[in-house]
Amino acid sequence: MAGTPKDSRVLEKGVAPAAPDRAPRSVGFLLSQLGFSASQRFLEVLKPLGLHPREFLLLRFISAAEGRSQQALASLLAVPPSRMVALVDHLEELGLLERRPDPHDRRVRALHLTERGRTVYGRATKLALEHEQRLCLGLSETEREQLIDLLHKLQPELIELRGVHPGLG
Amino acid sequence: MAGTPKDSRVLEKGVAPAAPDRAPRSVGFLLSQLGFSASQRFLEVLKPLGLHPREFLLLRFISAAEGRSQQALASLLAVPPSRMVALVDHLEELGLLERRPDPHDRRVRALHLTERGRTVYGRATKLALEHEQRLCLGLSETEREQLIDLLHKLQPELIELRGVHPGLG
DNA sequence: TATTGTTATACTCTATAACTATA
DNA sequence: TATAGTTATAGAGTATAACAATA
Repeated sequence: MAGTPKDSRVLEKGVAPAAPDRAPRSVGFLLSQLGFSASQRFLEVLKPLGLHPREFLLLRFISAAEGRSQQALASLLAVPPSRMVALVDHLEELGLLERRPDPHDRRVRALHLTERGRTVYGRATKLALEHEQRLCLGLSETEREQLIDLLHKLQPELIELRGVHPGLG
Repeated sequence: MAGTPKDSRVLEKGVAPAAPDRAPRSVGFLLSQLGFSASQRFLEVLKPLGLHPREFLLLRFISAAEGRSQQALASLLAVPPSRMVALVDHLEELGLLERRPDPHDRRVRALHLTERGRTVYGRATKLALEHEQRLCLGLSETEREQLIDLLHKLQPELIELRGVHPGLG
């Protein structure tokens, strides 16, 4: 992949330019920087609800299909089962979900949203939308669509929901 | 900012859609996800050199203007002075930079690259370029420029070099 | 009295592996 | 013997604050 005409153009542009105190014109750098800022902000956005972004994501998954086991969700989110415990503990303390026994296998805990869980999840979704709008204030709607399309063209395996990063999910 | 025509369009599109196991069409989500993946990969890319991304960034700053004090660079990178110590320690152990006494103020240590430091920084820059090219394999050069322009249109204060995030710098 | 660099400490987050109860 | 969930523990990474030398 190195040495193609396209590569040499990138090399000419320079990812680490002579002016070092400014952000380089590098997709990798901008993504890292913007991605971190965006998740930090989203963290603050959810704080009033007492939720962490990764808990919001978990609510989203449960809401999509209630009754799945902790392990099923853990593997879906690519977190170790031991970590899932604290996650579910917290959401249960908040009264947003409940562990129900599985009649067929007494080892598993099926996760279900409570009524309050559905309400809070709805609120969080609204906050996420507002967050998105603030983030994209400098873009027209066309540009926003364009940006999303371009981001999707980057290696798709990077975007997969599994292995969601610590700051977000 | 909520309630404008643009906002309602975003709301219609839906950031948290009914299909929950797929990545939503949300700039915030994609940035978080891609940013995290990109920095994780960059971490691996630099490993053969024994460098952490944030050390690479530090080298970049020193290379831009040698002789600055640790505190000056610490405030530039928005890391606490205490953290800068370990950073500089490691780079000094690797023989990439040296602390020189400041003749005018015996408290300060002026940071300079060694010859080896310049060499390794050059290698790291090359690796960073290859990383960028791999990342953008799915984009034409025009699309890559377009993407960078769009990213720059997002709130610029998010991109500033200060407060570089843990995974990157 | 303030500042540079340093050290000590404590806190958060995380994964690994041991453990239990079921299967 | 294997699996779901849990607990214990240890490691990495971080910030805060105390400290010594110098200004």
